[in-house]
Amino acid sequence: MTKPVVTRYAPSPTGLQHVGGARTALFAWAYARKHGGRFLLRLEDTDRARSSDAAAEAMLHDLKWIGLDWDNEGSVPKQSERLDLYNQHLDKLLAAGQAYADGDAIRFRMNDDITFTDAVFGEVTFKAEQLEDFIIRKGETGGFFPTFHFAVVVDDADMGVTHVIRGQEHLNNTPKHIALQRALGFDEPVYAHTASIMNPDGSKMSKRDKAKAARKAATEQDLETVAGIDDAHLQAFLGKEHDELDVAEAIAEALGLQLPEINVADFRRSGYLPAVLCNYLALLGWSPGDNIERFGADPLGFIKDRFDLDRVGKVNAKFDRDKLFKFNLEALVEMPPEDFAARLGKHLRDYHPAFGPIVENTVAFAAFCAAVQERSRTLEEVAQQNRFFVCDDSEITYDATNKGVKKAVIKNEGEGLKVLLGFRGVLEAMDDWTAPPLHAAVENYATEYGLKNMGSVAQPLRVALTGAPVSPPIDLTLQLMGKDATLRRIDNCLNALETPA
RNA sequence: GCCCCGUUCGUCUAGUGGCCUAGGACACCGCCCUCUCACGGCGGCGACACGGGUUCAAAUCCCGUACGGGGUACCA
Repeated sequence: MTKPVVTRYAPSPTGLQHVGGARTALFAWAYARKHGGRFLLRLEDTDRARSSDAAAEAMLHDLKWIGLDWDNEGSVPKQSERLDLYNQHLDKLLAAGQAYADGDAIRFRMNDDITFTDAVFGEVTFKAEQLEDFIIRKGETGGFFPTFHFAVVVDDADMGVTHVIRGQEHLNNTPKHIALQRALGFDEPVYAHTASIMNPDGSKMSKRDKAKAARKAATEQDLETVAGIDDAHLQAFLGKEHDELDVAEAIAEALGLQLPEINVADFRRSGYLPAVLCNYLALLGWSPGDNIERFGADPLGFIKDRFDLDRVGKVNAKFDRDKLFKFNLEALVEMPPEDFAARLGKHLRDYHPAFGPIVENTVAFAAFCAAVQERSRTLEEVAQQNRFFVCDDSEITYDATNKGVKKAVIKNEGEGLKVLLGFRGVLEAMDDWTAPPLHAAVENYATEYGLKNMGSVAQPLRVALTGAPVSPPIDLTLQLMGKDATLRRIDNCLNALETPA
């Protein structure tokens, strides 16, 4: 009988949950679930200066959001609270002469060659002469805390972890951990290291990317002050003296810049579905084979059933935003309308209060969802593409030099404007302001006046309502816009563009 | 520098010695559909890093080179 599988995810609560870590967690979760084992969480907060409870809470929230669950919910261990446990084992090593004081720190003796078989990378050997004695307990300035290397080994053993799935940056640390396990008489878990997630330019995707992007933009645009940020603090940021996130965000806000998405929370804000994010992340480094890429309506369930370590890749993968977009769009399109409405409603309530009048009106929101479900890649795009429904008339501008506007209303001696003027009368006389009669009205008008097709009426209307030639189907757009606003914007459009030269 | 790891279309990948004139997906291009934008359908472009071996046979095994990633912290 083989030992039941126990995996864990052990983040350092020093910031928001990065997608790379989320993928590692997903793999560890999937492996445990696939094998009927347990998946545990642990907080590695031995770096006291950078860790915080708020960060820990946010990380757990993000892991839940993508759909993971863990078996030590409510009792997730924190390394900072387990000092006695570490000290016990430390004393054993000291007593056995396998560790020794170096100043006020303590080092562990590395004497032997270490060979182990990684479940992803295969057999790896490190020569003893390459391995130096390393610190397992920090000195006074480190608060006499165990280092990561020591705490991780003690904790994994204490928690009964059988499979350690983690990022490949730890591959070189593994001999240290195995040597410690041998010295302490612990079972050696199976190790599986996963390749990293990279930016499209090949650099490693990291939390510093936000600071870099903000600094670059600020420098290019000679930004000298930012609201809410102390000037000296800003200069220090621009001089690469620190990478503080609130400065980067303030700069982005001031410049209307979109910072790169790297944290789970960023993807939530951008309106991706958590299940799609999991599907995409899993594919970056793992493949179920059989030419399957989309994991269906329940990606977590699929991954849980099919995941295994022997299909995890060794190669760093570049994050392809276009593919994620496509997956998300497909998932959005495939959603049952009521699920889509629920998701979209939450996103709009959370981030776009201007949509309140539509979201809170059941009839209008149903029409809105029907109009937009198939045309946006993310929930955030829905908001951006349909702002014209909820913005003030004054925000709609009519630019006669815009290519699309020209084509719809200016060309052929302002034919589109004439249609607008004529069709305005039809609209004004309408009582039943719903999509079916509006559709019929547009179609009839086009036929009656021998116009090319519905578009000859719809396009000028789009320009009038949105300032551009793009919108959902014209009947739904008109219905959602409402009669008063429609007539008002037609008038505004005619006034703005009809003026003779 | 030293050590560890890796290298299939632009990108993510399938491929575990013959099924490979290398399959899929995203992106891109063309056509169709169409009231715009999307969706959808059909088609196209496009890769085994390089050089040596081993073998009847290599994308698959071995060696070297190049390139990339990671480590070399009282960070994790």
